[in-house]
Amino acid sequence: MRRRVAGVGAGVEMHMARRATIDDARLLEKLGCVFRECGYEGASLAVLAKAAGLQKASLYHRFPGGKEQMAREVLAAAEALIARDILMPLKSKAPPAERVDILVRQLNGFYSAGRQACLLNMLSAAPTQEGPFAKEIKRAFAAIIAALAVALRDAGFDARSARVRSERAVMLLQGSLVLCRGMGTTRPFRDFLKRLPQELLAGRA
Amino acid sequence: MRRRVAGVGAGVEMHMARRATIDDARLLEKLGCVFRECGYEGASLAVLAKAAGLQKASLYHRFPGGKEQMAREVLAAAEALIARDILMPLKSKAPPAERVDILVRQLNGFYSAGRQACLLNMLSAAPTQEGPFAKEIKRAFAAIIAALAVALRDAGFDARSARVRSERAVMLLQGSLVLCRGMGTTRPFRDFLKRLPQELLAGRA
DNA sequence: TTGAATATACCGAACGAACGGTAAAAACAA
DNA sequence: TTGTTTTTACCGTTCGTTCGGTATATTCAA
Repeated sequence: MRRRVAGVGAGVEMHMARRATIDDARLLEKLGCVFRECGYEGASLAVLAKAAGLQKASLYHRFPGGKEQMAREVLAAAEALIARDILMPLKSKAPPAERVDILVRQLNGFYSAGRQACLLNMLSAAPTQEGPFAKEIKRAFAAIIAALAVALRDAGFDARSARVRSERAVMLLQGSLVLCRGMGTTRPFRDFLKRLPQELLAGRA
Repeated sequence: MRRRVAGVGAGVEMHMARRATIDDARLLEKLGCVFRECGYEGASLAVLAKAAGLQKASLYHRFPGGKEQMAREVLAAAEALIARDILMPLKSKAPPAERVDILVRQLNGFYSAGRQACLLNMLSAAPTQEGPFAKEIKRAFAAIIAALAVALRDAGFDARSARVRSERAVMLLQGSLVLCRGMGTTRPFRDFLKRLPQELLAGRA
């Protein structure tokens, strides 16, 4: 009777024998790929099940909350991954240039060099009416922008321009991924990554 | 038995009495709003019909090709609108700064000050596997980037940096709209528009 | 160390609802 | 009339979801 908690926690599963049939993290990753490719509506249970290598009913054993819980847990896992691999390095004590280099490398892996879309984009609804994941998405964007702004402040920018630069970098990231999907190339994303360091750090005090 | 042509043409409907029951352009606009809000999969015939103020079967009378034709014609209409209201002014003889001002104004209207998402983003599929509208979307992006680059060349930039700046502006536009949807605000888009002129023209030769 | 009892992981088959789509007739215009 | 537009009613399919059940572990009493 674990797995009942859909929340972000994911930690409190102690003193429970792991039963390795299909690893949870791997499962979430496979589902995540589908959501990133097709979006929420486009990700049917059929393709989700096929991607997971399970039957639909089996997915419901792991996610009693159904499709929405799947997306929610995928989103939470992505949030955790971002926090660990992107936000933490950004807030480290290393010199800003080095932090940005790490950021570039991590982003490249996270988005498979531009081949994979951003979950936050694919799961977000219209700005007028908020969807089921509005809160999480908003929080994730805010966290990324804030962490990037911290690194930029450490690089010598004042709070205001650090914030502006940070937000612009996230916009460029998202925009490059949109362009990749639209143009059928990964070039925009790769170009973005190449220019990101000077985009962030050029012209600092 | 008009409307058979699903293509981009939309022009060859001469010598046919227009029969104003519900205006075609207005209809396409309403459908377009749905596609921009929900994406292709999310836009069910039920909500499309409701938005159009028609029954499903009535929609099929106008779009024998079904949902795909609806999206295709909406996309073609958007392409035409972009060509007229955005590309043409960008290629005009007016001074670059003025062209950019017009661009800002048109973009603001086109995206309802950030309240409406971009059709090109909402209709594009994964970069790995191309969807039904891949060609049109790619063409639209390329046209916008090219037209913007023309204006930037006229502003004194060399071909290479004009191209880079143009592409970056489109990325910022798309990214700002993604951020608007994700954060539930129109502020990123409005900020983008405010900064767009100097983003485009600052530092020119 | 057994053997029953209990959990866990998975699956085949089916559910009602909603999907995209169609046929035929009513309503309306010319 | 004739032809177009809209509607009501329906089709087959797929949707997300649930049920009943099987196989494999794990637990625990004897």
